[in-house]
Amino acid sequence: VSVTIYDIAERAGVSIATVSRAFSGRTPVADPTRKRVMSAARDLGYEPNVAARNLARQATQVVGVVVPMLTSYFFMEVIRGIQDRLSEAGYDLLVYAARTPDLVGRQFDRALQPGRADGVLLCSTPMTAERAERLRASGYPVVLVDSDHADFDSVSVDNAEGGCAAARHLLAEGRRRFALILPHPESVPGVERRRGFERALAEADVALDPALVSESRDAEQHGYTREGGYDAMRALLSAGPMPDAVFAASDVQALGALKALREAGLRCPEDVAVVGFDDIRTSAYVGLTTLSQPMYEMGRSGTEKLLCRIAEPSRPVSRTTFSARLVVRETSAAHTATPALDPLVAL
Amino acid sequence: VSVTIYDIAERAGVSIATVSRAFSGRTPVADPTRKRVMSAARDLGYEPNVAARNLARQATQVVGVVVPMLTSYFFMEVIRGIQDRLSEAGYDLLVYAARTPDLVGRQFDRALQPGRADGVLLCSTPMTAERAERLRASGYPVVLVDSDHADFDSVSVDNAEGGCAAARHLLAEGRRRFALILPHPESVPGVERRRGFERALAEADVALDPALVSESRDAEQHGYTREGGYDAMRALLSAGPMPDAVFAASDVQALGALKALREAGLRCPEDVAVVGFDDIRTSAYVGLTTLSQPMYEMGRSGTEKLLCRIAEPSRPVSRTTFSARLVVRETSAAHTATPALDPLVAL
DNA sequence: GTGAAAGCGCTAACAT
DNA sequence: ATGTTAGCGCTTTCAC
Repeated sequence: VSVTIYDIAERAGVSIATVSRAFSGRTPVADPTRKRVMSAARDLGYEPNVAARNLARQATQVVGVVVPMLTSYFFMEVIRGIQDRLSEAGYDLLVYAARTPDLVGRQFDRALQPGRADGVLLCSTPMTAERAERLRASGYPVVLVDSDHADFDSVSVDNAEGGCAAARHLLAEGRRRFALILPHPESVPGVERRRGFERALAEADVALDPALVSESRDAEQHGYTREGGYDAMRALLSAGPMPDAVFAASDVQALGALKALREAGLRCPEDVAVVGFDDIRTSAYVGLTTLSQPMYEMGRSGTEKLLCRIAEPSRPVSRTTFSARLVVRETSAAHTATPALDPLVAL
Repeated sequence: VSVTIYDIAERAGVSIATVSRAFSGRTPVADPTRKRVMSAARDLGYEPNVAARNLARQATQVVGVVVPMLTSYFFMEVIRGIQDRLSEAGYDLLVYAARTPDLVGRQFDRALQPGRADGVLLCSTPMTAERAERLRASGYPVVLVDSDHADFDSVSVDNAEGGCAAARHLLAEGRRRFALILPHPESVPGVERRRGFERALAEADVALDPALVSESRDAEQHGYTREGGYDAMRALLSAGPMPDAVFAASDVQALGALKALREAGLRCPEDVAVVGFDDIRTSAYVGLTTLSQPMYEMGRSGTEKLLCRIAEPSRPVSRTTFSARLVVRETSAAHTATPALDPLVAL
């Protein structure tokens, strides 16, 4: 059906090797020859066959990314960073999104099949010992994004430090009775954010009431949902003592909490301050104080690392940690000079 | 380096053909034989090479999707629908996102290279005559998502009808002085939404003041940005006569407009009603009236169509049009029974 | 049900 | 600079 190098070799009066060279540009070809080849190709509508090239080269110029889900600003930004860097490098992107957590493993396996991609980016995927072992054994180029392991390249954020920063900020604002809205305990970043937060409290000798800690029981999205935050806040409000500050492990949860507070007739930040984590688009819009993660940059630099490892498989493992940056907005800054504005509206 | 069917054929004492059959499962293999093969494969850690399989089968079980950008709730949802359907069918997804509009063509070409994918989904990509011609000639399986062309399978939304619905709703609410916040004129859906809106006004004999029509001049995201909506609203407020309703061609623009209204001390919906288009997540959160598009479903059914066409290239072209569904929320429902709640907060 | 053998379309020594 | 040739690893007739 399709036209091959044989056809165009014949038409241009050269060998197939020359055609191949003319197209891959890896070996010099005399200019007049190249022109003949190219014009023959144009005449016949020839396009190199990628599958054949992949097999012969033993490389695909494709990398895979596996993410636990797609419906999340975080992953979209990470993927955007990845895609941008890849297209600069002439690579293509295979996206493996798991609909359910138990599917992550399957997607993972698929991405790693030989001949599929030259390397893989693993996003927010906790490394089991077994997976780590298999990966190490295969020698397959892999980099971890938003998770961390001694044996693999990675880029991640210092979640504990971020949690610390949230706590210190709230303490500095004079808050003392803290509520925590956490994701599913299976979420490693969630656990670390909590740990950091609690550490800072301990250092300040401020107690945290266990009745004011709410963990998501919902595995869906690991509990990172607006509804989850909303429900958690309502439960906290009705059950426990009254907090004067809420730290949510993610912005979406914080947004849900914000709504619950509003509905309960509480003012933010006057009655209750709220701090989230991520710095999604909407956070700037509603004026949510948060810890900003460099999502795009994480995708980009993770990709950079992967490209390096593909080029040089034996290079030493490199792990990069970004700091989350505290962005103070209206939901926590009691003394800010925007009294007239509805916090949900101020930029 | 890697283990091939030859290795496992030798170990299992069969021919390579049998190994191939055992793995592809397309031809029956005696049960004991299959067991021997599989255990040999396990021992040696064999995994079929995808590149070789692709070349031999002349098919990849991969489809590509080209989108103009990634940072958009719309595309994320569409892609999620695509990915879900594909993974059910055992296909993988190659994502081609263009950073800039002029790159769409390049991504498009790449996705279409022979041996790369078995078919392609084109999202929100206006069909030029030249592209259409090339595509038709190549016979490559393609389906259009969020755009439409007589010669190709497609799924799209009736944007004009949606615009109509917006206008009729606003008219029914007693509004008469309309402002329009539009994207870049290059956006085909934007043009159609406007057309529908104007048609409904004309049918109701209501005039539209040209001074109250704001088109984005920003090519970035085709003008579908919060900032764009914000700036447009401010400009409208300061320059033209005072409107009593705003129709924005997208929810993100509507959100920006909402903020500008707030800052200007105007109440919504009392002073100015606002209607958007898309029904992104935040719209439910802030109570924005909008036209809901079945984004996930569009991705899914577009993929369904593509899978069908791959299976049967000569089937008749099929075009599906979804209707946008009007979702009335607080920003337009003057007489709604939620007076106590801040519209930005009520669900 | 299984084996032999001829590709799939391109690349990369190696030779000239 | 160009041609020859042997793969790359798997699939798929066609016999048996």
